[in-house]
Formats: sequence, structure tokens, C-alpha cells
Amino acid sequence: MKDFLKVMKAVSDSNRVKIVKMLQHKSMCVCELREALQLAQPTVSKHLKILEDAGVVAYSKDGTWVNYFLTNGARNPYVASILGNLRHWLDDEPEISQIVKKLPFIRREDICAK
Amino acid sequence: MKDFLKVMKAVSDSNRVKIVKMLQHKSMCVCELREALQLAQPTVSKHLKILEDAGVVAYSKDGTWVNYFLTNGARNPYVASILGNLRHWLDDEPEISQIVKKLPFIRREDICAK
DNA sequence: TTCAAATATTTCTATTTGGTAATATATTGC
DNA sequence: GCAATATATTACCAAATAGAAATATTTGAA
Repeated sequence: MKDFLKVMKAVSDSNRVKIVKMLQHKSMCVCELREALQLAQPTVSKHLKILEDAGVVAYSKDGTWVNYFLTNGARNPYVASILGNLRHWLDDEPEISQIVKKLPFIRREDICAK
Repeated sequence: MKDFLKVMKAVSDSNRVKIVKMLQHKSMCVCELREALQLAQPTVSKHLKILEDAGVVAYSKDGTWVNYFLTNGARNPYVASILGNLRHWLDDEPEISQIVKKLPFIRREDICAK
């Protein structure tokens, strides 16, 4: 039950849903997500932790950058199902399409490393 | 987005998940749900309102009783999907199997009308 | 219309949650 | 080692949420 609730709660917040929808397009570091969401960096890190605890995202380190990406949900059927659905769900929501449209212009080289 | 979040939040609480799993077996009135969940009546009513607002449950009145049942999700693809999944999910969770096992013995005639 | 029972609503409290600022950690380059 | 940068953690605040007690509403029956 706890695993299920964790996943449902993870996708019950609009900013976390936006993170999932962005990661469908490319893996992203925290500073890129921060720029896209217009949130403070600790806020983004906290959301990412919740998604990670639920098994929705994982990360790999690349120097000081931490690249987050969607898991395949192999270990967690609830994750697999919701990620499968979210692959086509919400694409037409203004909140989502707008932020996705901005993605090509959000690059860590421009944002983070001055 | 709001519709999606409403549904996800609706199934992000263990007592509301229990309500859904119980309603898979039979439609139930508030007093039966109250007995099964061991919660105060206003608490159950509030949970039911959240599930109703999300489109997960509906009700029909029968005298003073109000029978709640699962919707078919026809109006809401998120509801349809989650209800479809929950039809087989969580059956083996102790919290669920235990409460479902009690269902045959929870009848409004015994509980409500003294 | 008056009473009793089932449910809904209101009001309140304790806990959880999303957010930020400040701080700590980790990694790279010098 | 030391400075700089990206990220994580901590500490704190405001808003949302689960819960129950008190109250209001609804319905059937007398």
C-alpha cells in the first residue's frame, strides 16, 4: 500500500507532473529544471527527492551536475503504469505544452556555468 | 491538469483507497463504510466528497441511506484508468484483504438502525 | 408536525506539505 | 589545499489536509 500511495502522491503535485513531462523529452539537471519551473533550487531538489523515493526518477552524476531521468518502472508496477499513461496524457494541457516548448532553449551551458 | 491532480490526490490516501477497494465488492452506505474504516462519520463523508469531486464515486439515495458506488469513469479517462488498475492492484495488501474479509458481516441493518 | 435516524456541513486542531533562505556537501580546476 | 559551482540538507513559515466534535439538513414514520 505504501508503495502505491508514494507513487500517487508523487504525481499529485503540478510541479512534479511538469518534471515528469519534461523528462519525457530529455534528461535534465537541477539547474535546468529550476529554470523551467521558476522555483528555488532547494524546492526543485525536494520535489526530485519525492519522485526518486517513489521510484519515478533516478539520476546519474556528471561532474557537479546531476542528471535526472525517468525510470522504466521495472521495479514498480505502479510507476510503470503511471509513466506509461503520462506518456500521452496531459500533452495538450497549456501548462505542459508551454513549458515543453521552452525546453530546447533551456541548456545548462547558458544557465548554470557563467 | 486539475482533473488529473484531483484523481491522483483522491487515491493518495489510504482510507480513500480502502473505500475504493470495498466498493469494488458492493455499494455501501456511509454507516457501513464508517464501521469498516472505524472512523468518525464526518470523516467518512469528507473522504466520500473528495472521491465524488474527482469522479471516482457516485451515490444514489435510498431513504435516509446514501449508497455510494464506483463510477465507470466514462467521463474521465484518469478515473477509468486508475479504477481499472485498482481492480487487481492491492488485493494482497494486508490492509485491504483484512477489511474486505469483514465486508460480508457489515450490514446496515445490524449497524445503523437500532 | 414532530421525532428519530442517516448523512452533510461547519468549526476547530494537529499534522503534513510546498516553498524559501541559509547552510552544508561534493566535485572540478587551479 | 583552496576557490568556485552545482546540488543536497536544514530550519523555518504559510497553506493544505485528515481527523473529530458540534451542528445542520434530510428523510421516513408516527
